[in-house]
Amino acid sequence: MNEELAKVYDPAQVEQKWYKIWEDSKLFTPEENSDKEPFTIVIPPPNVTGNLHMGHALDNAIQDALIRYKRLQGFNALWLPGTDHAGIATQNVVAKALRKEGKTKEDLGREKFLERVWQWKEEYGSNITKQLRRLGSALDWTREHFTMDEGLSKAVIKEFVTLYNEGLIYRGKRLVNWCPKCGTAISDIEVEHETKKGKLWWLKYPIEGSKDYVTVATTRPETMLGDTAVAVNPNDKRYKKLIGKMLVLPLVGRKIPIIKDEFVDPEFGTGAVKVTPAHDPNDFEMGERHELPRINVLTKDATITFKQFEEQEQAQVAELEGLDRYKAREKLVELLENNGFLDKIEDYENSVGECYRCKSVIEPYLSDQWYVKISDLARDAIKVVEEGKIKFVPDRWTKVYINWMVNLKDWCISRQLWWGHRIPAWYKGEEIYVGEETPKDEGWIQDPDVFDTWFSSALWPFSTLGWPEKTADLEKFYPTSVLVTGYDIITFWVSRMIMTGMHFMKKEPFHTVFIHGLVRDASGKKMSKSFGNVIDPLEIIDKIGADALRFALISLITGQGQDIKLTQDKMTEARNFTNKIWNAARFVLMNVEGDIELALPKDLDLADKWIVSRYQKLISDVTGLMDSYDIGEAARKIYDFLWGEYCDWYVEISKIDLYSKDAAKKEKALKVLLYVLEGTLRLLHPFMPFQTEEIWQLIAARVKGLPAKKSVLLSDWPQANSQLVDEPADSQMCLLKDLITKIRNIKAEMGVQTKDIEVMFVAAKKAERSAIEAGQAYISALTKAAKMSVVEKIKDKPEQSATGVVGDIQFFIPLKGLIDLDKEVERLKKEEQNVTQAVDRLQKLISNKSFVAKAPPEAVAKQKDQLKELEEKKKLLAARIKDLF
RNA sequence: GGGCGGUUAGCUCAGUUGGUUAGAGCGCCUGCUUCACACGCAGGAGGCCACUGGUUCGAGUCCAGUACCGCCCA
Repeated sequence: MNEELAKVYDPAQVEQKWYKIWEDSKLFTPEENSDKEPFTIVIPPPNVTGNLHMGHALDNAIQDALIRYKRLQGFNALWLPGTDHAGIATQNVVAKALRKEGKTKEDLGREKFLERVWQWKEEYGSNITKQLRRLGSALDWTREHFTMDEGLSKAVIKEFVTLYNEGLIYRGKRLVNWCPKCGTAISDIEVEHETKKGKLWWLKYPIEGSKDYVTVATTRPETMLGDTAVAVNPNDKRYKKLIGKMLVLPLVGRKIPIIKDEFVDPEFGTGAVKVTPAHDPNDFEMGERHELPRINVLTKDATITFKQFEEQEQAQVAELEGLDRYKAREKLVELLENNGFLDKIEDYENSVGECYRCKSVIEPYLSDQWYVKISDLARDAIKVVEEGKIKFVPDRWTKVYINWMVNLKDWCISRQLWWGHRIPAWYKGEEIYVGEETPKDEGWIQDPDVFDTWFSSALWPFSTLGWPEKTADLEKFYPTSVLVTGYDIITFWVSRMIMTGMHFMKKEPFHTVFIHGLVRDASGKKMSKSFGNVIDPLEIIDKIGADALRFALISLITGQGQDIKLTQDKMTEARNFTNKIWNAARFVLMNVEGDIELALPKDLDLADKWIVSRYQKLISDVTGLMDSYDIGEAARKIYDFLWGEYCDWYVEISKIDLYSKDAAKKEKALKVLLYVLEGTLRLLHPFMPFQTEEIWQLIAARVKGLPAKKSVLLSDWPQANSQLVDEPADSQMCLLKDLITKIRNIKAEMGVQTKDIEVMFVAAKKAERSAIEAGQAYISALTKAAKMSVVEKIKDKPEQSATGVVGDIQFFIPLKGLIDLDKEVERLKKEEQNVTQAVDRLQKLISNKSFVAKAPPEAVAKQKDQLKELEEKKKLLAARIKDLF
């Protein structure tokens, strides 16, 4: 031992140390003048107010793995970082801070408030980027962007003005999804629909000049104040006679007509529905068709207002003015009941729209908003995916995307917020001016609203590269390569980037969209603060290191992109793996003495050839899996190789040579250990950047032939060498491993504690005998066998012995005085039973004529070989049982 | 109502184009402080692959349907 390395891996120092070195040396900045093919990923920009959660950790672990993989493969890799100004979220955070000081944003005024937001951003905006560094993300911080940066702001203005001039943007008075709590309109997809238990109120509307009435059922009785009609289906016989008659709106006294409209479902309620064009999207459309007035009875805070009422209409309901919508509902129902207008109340389930940010119930609200005309943009965005220029991985998301795009409605992009990009539209009386510059002449007032944050992040893949300027970066790195994100924002973000990318750049923003699942807790629930089931990635990093966290997450990724259930067990497993790797490296490094070169030696023994061959297989497997984005399987493959083959078998076998007196053997074994370890570290680096860097540097410091590089990231991705693939070595080792396992199994089952046993092999085939002979040393080292012999046939079978059969090889372990023969017979019988079952199954299969006729010849041959082998085994077992009786 | 996904060991999940006796980790049982690692080593038990049909020489895998769970859209 020449060096003291800690027995247990401690990620804390290693990780902090390396990230600083990487960042300080601008390791993640792509080469300036390079012929290398670029590979680009833009980060889905986290909210500037945000904190790293497990979703980020997964998303970024994947991106980092891809970037580092491509970088090692020799691409000029760029992973571009940045944050999103997150209009509503950020404004709310700052407003909340103000409230603590007893102030509102209105107290400060727009300008002062925005100053406060910027201040806040300066102070806390780097939280999330610091956290991304803790993960080890190979982000090029010299190219960091923020959606409110000058350049990106110019891009958004350009976007709006261009689309406006092309006639793809318009302003209109419509019902929008209004969040009374956030105080802004939101787009259709920002509304979450939730089925809720509610009530259905049946209200009686008197017919003018009659004692009769029409009963309507509604889930929102308070909106009756704004009713301007009652509608029935034209085919509904019950109401045919009433069409055209007038009703008197209860309490209010307003005269409203009974109209006919196909939209009305005769099955719902009584078949007659109240029509409130100002407060329901369907009623709005009906109002358009029948030219009904729109009477708005709610303010922006969702309190009752009578500003559109005639004076006499208010009399009986005046007490509702200024009440919150739900208080008003109670009060109004009470009033209706007291005046005999309430028929009944039923339980009812209906779908309620909620704000995706604050979960308040959305109010359809009549207001002036800006819209993007979607149809043309969507058409191109669908085409590029249908043509395969953009591929979703896994493929099933293609359908989801297209289906959504086909049904897309115009996009409301104005938000009644202060924090965001101010809409470059000015008004003078009825005149509207839209332009990149403020109008020169007097009297113009700018639209107070800002853009939907997604309207700016839609440009992210090219605005961050300099658009609308024609920059070198834009030239070099656009289109980007892959976009990595969760399926929850395909609609919010991915689709919009594709639309703007096709429209402004005339080229798809990325060729692949890699969609992963969401991170859930151990019981499959979404992690959320209100549930209290959030696992903080930073706490985990503190405990087990970023490498272990990343490996846990990545090894849980499946080819189908299922949601990930993150359990404590899985993280412990990954932590244990980091320790296993550390100790394997520690073992190898402890044996390094003097000058040793990193090179594969010439004279390899069986086990050497085997592990080298397995390593080649690993390289091609992992490379193939990475290329098909099956990175979870790639990670699992490396785990299995490193633990299950390298550590469990090769390291143990290598000890024979390492601890021998033969200096040449010693050096040979050490070189193979180093060769395979060093290469595997490079394969593992995309998943565990810190630890692989640490160990790789430790190796580089101790051996010759590793080019001195600042980082393992600057080395090369291993190339599989088909010359080193050794099938015979593989199958011989396979046999030896089986024999060793069987011997260990027998020892354990017979409770043999003896250190030194003797094993006598009987193998009829020459190839098998020579394999055993070649592996004698391995067998005796790994089974603690002191004496071994190999013969073709045996004359005197040792009586007091345990027997094993592997394939058609039989072996005896003489255990004079240690063996309970009854127990041994029982053990052999059990095994014979198992073999008999398999033999029966195979005999049936092979005697099946259609199998032999129709199955491919190699499948038939394989089964036949197997049957032969098992029959032989069965024979040997039966004979031995007979012997012992 | 339309669409998508899931159902495999006690638990959490793999299982690529159909082809040995279906795998891993954890947990469980047995043995081991052996000179890389007890965050470890060796061995073991444990499965009608949700159900019902179909295609096929052959189905965990392909097709149809059913049930339950979850998600998205209306």
